[in-house]
Amino acid sequence: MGTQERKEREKEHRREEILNAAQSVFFGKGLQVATMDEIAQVAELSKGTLYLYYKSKEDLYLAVLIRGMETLYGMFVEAISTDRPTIEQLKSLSETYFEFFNKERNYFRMMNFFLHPEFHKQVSREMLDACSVENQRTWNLVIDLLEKGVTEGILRQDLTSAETAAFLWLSLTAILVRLDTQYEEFKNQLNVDLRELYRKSSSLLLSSIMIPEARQAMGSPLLNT
Amino acid sequence: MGTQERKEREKEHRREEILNAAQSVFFGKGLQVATMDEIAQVAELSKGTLYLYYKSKEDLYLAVLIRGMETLYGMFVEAISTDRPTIEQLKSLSETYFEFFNKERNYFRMMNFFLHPEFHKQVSREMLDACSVENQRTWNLVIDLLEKGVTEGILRQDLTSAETAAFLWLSLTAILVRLDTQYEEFKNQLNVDLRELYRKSSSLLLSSIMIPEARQAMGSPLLNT
DNA sequence: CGTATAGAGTGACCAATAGTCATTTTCTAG
DNA sequence: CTAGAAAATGACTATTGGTCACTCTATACG
Repeated sequence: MGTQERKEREKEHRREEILNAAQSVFFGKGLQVATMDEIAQVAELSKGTLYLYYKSKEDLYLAVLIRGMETLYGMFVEAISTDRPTIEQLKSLSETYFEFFNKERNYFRMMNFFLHPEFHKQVSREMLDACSVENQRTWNLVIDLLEKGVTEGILRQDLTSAETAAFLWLSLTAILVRLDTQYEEFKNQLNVDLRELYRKSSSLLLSSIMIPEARQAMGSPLLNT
Repeated sequence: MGTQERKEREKEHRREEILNAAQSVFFGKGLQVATMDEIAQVAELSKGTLYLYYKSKEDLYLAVLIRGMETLYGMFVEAISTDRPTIEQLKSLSETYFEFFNKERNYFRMMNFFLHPEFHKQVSREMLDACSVENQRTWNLVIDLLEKGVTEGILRQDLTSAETAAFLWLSLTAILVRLDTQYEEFKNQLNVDLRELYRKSSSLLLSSIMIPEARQAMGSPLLNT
């Protein structure tokens, strides 16, 4: 009889429901302010039950975070699943990241919040590994695309593809983080519009890794010698 | 009689002592794990007394952080107080930031940790303002230097000086943050040495904002067309 | 159908800790 | 020396992550 399988499915379903509840609470309040009692209340379960499915509050947080990483990965795959030129695909990735930032702000925040190792203490090995795998997948997408550009001879090789990917990704992420948290401060105190800066920096970064011919061909308004 | 003044001094001294105690505890454990009881114990005072001098744990944290910002500002002033060319001064700033990262790692961490707005809730207006002033001072140092470069005609003007400062600062900080927390991951999973990446990215960034002539004059190994 | 058993679910409870405040101690002016 | 102000105290409260002994439910089996 399929009792075993049905129970398995029900258990998985319960796990999902808890995750949904956790997500709504974490989105609203962040890791710090959210309480397990509230998540339990939203999930219509007792607090003890949450701990039957997830080892800690941080584990739950990471489980939600992995959803976010899957979302971003999906958007990236979508963005480059065209046969446009590599440079256009790179631009598209940058734009897609900005779109992710806007549409999935909560996921974006979680991703950057959990970089702080102070919060890794209560996280299970398995969850961290799952996170790492998901992370790797997205990095590879970017690195492979850059590698393609190198092979096609349109990208410089001052840095390795992995280095370039890291540099691009970290720089753009840093701008978005401040855009999220300090837009007003940058605007008022430094007269810098971080939205503009993201756009300009993208162009600048992409131009700076292209060979001069390709750069001229696309007529970037920045860095055109 | 100078009783009043002496009391004033003693009070200030007490404030300093509490700050020293807080610093040693925060350095060792971070904001989350540190407890006010422990800080009180190190300061050889009761917990209640701490609250006579600082409004909250977060306020104390920010007070320590301001010390860190003063340290960085001092190092920056030192770094550019030469009559070497502007480009050399900019390189020196980048190197000094790396040095700050290495020598004052705890301050560096605090600076980046406290960007998360989740932790601003318990902070007093005064402390945030003091922080903002200190921050502004350092930004201006960088912006003014870039402005000098523009005036001298050795820097491009694709971005305003403030935009360039933001872009440089955010990019380099982002690399250092990962160097601090994910050096091994980047090394093993992406084969990227973040120490190297900082160095290379500095060159790349500086080269990319210079006019071609100046770039050739300094013979950067990167981006030399 | 009735019952024994596994395992899912519960919530009172514990420990830790930020912050408070009534009380005690210390200092100083007169 | 003393009265009153200022400083310091630490027991107390409220909050919350996590635990565990117990209850409830549903399935397998006689």
